[in-house]
Amino acid sequence: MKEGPDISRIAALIGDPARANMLNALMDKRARTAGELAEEAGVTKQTASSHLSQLLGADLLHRDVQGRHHYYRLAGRDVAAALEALMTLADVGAGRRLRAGPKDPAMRKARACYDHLAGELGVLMFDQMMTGGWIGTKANALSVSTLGWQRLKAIGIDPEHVPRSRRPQCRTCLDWSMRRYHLAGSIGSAVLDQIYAQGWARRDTASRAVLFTANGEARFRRWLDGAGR
Amino acid sequence: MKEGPDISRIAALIGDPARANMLNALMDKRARTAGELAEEAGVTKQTASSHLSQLLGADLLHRDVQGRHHYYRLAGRDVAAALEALMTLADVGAGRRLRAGPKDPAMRKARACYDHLAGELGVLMFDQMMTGGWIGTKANALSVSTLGWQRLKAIGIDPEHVPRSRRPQCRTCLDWSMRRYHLAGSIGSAVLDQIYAQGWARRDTASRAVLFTANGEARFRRWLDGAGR
DNA sequence: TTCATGGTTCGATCTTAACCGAACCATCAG
DNA sequence: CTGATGGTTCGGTTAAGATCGAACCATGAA
Repeated sequence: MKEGPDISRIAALIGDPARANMLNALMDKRARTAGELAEEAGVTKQTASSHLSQLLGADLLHRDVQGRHHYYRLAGRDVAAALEALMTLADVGAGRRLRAGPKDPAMRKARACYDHLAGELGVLMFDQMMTGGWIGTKANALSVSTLGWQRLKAIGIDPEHVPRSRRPQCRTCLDWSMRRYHLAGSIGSAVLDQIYAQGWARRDTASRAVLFTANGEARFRRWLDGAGR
Repeated sequence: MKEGPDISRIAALIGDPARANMLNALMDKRARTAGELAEEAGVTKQTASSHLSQLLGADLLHRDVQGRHHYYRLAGRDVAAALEALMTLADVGAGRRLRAGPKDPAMRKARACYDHLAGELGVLMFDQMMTGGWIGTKANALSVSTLGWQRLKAIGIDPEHVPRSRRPQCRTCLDWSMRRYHLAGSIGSAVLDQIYAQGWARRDTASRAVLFTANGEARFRRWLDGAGR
């Protein structure tokens, strides 16, 4: 009845199952057409169109029009962060009720959290980087150490390639399935890019799951252990 | 249409204006009776009761029954974090629409973000601590430096008094009004406690605003500058 | 015990908004 | 041009849930 931004407006938007499914599908940062999202949500084109225009109006989505295709994607990291925070809550609640649904083990093992790696392997990576001293505070921000850059260069991540925006290089992000932190920020994003580029894993076409190959996972773990080249 | 926790359930809960107002009112970590929350939300007792039982059932709230009073409070930090993330989104959207409502300047200057300080002064504090080297990474976690402890002791925060739980000592939290980071974690919580204890500020009885006295703010800023005791 | 107060439960009303059929608009291929 | 495809707009229907009056239950005071 007083101050603060109007939470309920956007929460209500996310609160509809159809829209929530659409947003969830977009959590991998890729863009989808209206038709794809309609199928994702299990509704007709008309209904989907209505939902999408609402999400667009609330700045939760961006739209790119290419020819007769309309591509929708999340408006930004903030949106992904809010969705992830909600998932954390939903997962706890569901834990008691639906017996910790092992619905999609692949998702819990590794998935894209917008632009960086989450799940068991995401948390593992963050822990290793911390204990291994890849990350430290230089001056006034959590950033990559000399050792860290050395290790990152081994998979092709260069200081020059990391965009010099106001975005922090390293950030932590709370993982809904693990309830522990994993690495976000521009470095987190670059690492996920390289995981794909190195062929260690590929995107699932349908979900946010990051599908590591057996060999890829082994090489990823070796990289984290600092062994080998 | 696939995996992941059911976001929409809890988002829908937060999506009702009455419930959102209740949750917002509880963001200062204090508990309120059902009646107080009913007034806060602008609904009758009956309606409030219905809302509260829903929030309770979804584990967003805890209830303490004392005599004939039922005290409700946020279930935990995760809930506060999710609400804060939603506020960030809502504030951006509202920025264009409602011309950055200076509704409550006191809230933007300083407020309690669950258990720690947010707003302009919260962000200022975090920046000062970072640039001043109060905070650094020791071993595997962002923590307080020797200098930092020295400064914290000056206002009565001792390593022994900070609970040794699994909760990180230092965490960052995205500020919805500033869109920058401020200090959370057990240290952030302890500092806010001391801000009250030192008499630098007092809680607003009605909102989350942290009301600094003129003198209190001056002393707080001096403390951050590291000047004098 | 009786009364007052704080909360919850029940039932009925009423508003909101999700949904789809149908029509319409734009792009692209022939 | 015609036909096909991808999206949006419009209208009417329908289902969900927020709301409150009234009754009910529990605690505490007299």
